[in-house]
Amino acid sequence: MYMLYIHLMAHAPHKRLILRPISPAAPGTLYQQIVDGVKREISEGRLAPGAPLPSFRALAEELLVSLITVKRAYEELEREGIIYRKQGLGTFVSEEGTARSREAKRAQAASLIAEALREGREAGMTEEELLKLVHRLLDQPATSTKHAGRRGNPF
Amino acid sequence: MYMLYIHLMAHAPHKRLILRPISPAAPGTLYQQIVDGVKREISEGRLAPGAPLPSFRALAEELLVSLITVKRAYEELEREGIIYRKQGLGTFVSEEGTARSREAKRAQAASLIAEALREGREAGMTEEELLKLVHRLLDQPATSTKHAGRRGNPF
DNA sequence: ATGCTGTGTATATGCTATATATACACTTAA
DNA sequence: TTAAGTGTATATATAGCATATACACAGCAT
Repeated sequence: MYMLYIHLMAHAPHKRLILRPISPAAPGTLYQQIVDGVKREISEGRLAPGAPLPSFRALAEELLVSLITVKRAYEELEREGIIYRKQGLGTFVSEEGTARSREAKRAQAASLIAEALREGREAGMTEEELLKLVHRLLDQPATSTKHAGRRGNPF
Repeated sequence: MYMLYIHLMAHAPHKRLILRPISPAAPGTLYQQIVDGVKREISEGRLAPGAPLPSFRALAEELLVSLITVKRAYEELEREGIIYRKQGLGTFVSEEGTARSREAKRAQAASLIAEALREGREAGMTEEELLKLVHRLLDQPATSTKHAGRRGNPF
């Protein structure tokens, strides 16, 4: 399968990557990383409602994972009403996809901040210290201390 | 084993719980929940350096998990230099345990905030909206929208 | 010393989610 | 009709989580 991918790439070598590369070592499962990546593309408008998503095989080849892993990710996105699948045709961004994807991210942001504040308080940080931390991270978004998440199957 | 536990409790029914109850349904693995719980007790000063932690069996009975799960949690805490174990004697908070536990929580708070800001931005939120969200959650810490985490083994 | 009772330790086993390869079914257009 | 694209379904391997059971060490009462 990978050989086929390489062959195809030789014919279209400069196509823009649809999603950032994923890795078993990165936080979160592979399919979860795909879910997050697609949500990012949709939330930021690079995939508009009605637009076709990459096919299972195309995305699997690009991300070097199996077709099934992509399928699983798309199933999750369909469950959230962000995309819909049509057998024989493809997968597309649903009409409310952009709104739902952004809302999901807003909710997650709130959830993460709530947990962060709880952790900070348990560490003995004052309200002022917590706000200072937020401001510091707001100014330097590049220092991406990627959160490790919980629950591990990091093979 | 659980029968024994119930029997013992009948003799000492009002002993304060060492840790809050944990659950397979809660976010994070059981052993991770124990790690977090112990870190909270240490960070907030209820377990001072040198103080003995509950024994494997005592904690296992209280939390209704197996001895091995507690062992695993304590191993993780020892790896972080927060506690140390002495065979035949027990497990104790290390001298630098409080500082390390708090530092771990501060680091996690920073990591979570960084991820939250990233998510919020991807959702299209402005800097002002993000700050407003932080302030709202700072005022209402009770509305604990517990973050679901990543990676799943929720049996 | 001896044995009892507490502590932590080690080995082997069942379960579940993740990720996979392979084969199948549907849609469109040549 | 057939070819080439799409999504779908089944069976399998792996690794982490959680467990029961049996073992080894420390302190203390006898």
